[in-house]
Amino acid sequence: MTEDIAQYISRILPIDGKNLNIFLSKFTPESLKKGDYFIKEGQISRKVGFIIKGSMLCSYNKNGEQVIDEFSLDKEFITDYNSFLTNTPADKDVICLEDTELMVISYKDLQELYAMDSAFEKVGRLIAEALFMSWQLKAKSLMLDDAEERYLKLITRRPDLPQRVPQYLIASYLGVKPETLSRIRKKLALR
Amino acid sequence: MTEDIAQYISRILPIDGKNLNIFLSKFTPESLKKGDYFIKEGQISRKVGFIIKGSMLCSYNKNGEQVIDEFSLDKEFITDYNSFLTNTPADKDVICLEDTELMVISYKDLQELYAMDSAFEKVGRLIAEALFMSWQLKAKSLMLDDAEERYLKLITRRPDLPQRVPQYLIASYLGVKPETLSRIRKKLALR
DNA sequence: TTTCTTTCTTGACATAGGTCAACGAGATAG
DNA sequence: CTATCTCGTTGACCTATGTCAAGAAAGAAA
Repeated sequence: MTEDIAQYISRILPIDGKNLNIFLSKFTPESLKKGDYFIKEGQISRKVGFIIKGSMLCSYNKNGEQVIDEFSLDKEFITDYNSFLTNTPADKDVICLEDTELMVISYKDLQELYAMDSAFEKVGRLIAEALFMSWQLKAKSLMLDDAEERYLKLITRRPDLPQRVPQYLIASYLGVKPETLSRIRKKLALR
Repeated sequence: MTEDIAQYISRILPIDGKNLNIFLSKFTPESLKKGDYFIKEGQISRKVGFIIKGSMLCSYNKNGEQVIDEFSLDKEFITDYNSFLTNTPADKDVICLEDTELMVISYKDLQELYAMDSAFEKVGRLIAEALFMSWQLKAKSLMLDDAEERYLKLITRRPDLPQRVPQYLIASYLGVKPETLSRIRKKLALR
């Protein structure tokens, strides 16, 4: 279990033997059930999760309507990083779509690591840079792509998503109504 | 001139006396005319600019149509940070809207600073975190706000923008046609 | 000034997507 | 097995925005 994380972390971040062990020792396991909240809008997010197995969604609340911001599946980090960084209330919910096993590190522990060794500071920078790039890409897609293109990109990026989440949530992610996604899919199937 | 930057930088970033001087010594002045490119799509961006005076726009090319991503005015940093970080071709143009004076730091110099002192590494992390948050906010607005709300937010955030850039560029930023922005403004004026 | 060019506004119409309602297929409960 | 519920699909209609075209306004050039 922890071995999985170690392999994955060392592959995506420049942390080696000793520091990797220190890093991993700060994570504690957590188990959540389908429908449980990992983060609730209005509460301050003081932790970052790494999903071992399971899935979650991030969503905004727009006058009572749930607007999906992102899906997070196995082997992905998850938090409201904005709330986490600024110690301000989260502006979104993070909810389990399936029963989910994850490893969690606290804000306090992460800041202590930053102060402990500049190698961790660098890790923090690389994480922030990666997040920046993924959000930049998301904004670009929202600006340039229509719902059909965004649908095709989503199922390319996450081919197993349609098997794991209902279609109306995917429609919400795409910014269209379920009826519209149904019509997009029909149109694509005819080709 | 350099005094301006020093004041501004020390206010927004945790760099003090000696490090601040080292940091500023890496910047070189650059002058651009209205219409000049600071970054051209397809070329690798190896520099970050800080606008002393003037304005620029970042835009994507969508089948020949210019789609405005952001306006950058005085006292703001400007680059294709994605291209800069990953050493890959820029996916957008950065063009001067007015004659512009700026200070520029190269990729090489910035990386050398990161390696020189963990204080700079921390600055790099804080910059990346700030960029992440601003892009996250942008994506959120694209998901939740309609063109009218985005227009109101834009002119609140940059009250002088309508005096400095033509309306059809603002429409492009909002993701609507100039005719639609004209109608939005008419509707708002009637209230 | 006068002319020329660019930008903005307005109207008529077309189109994509939203809304509402009905239905059908699967899943779940009794 | 039947009843119920949720989800996805489909059709009819409506609304917001795009498209096209004309003209007005504002700036730039002569």
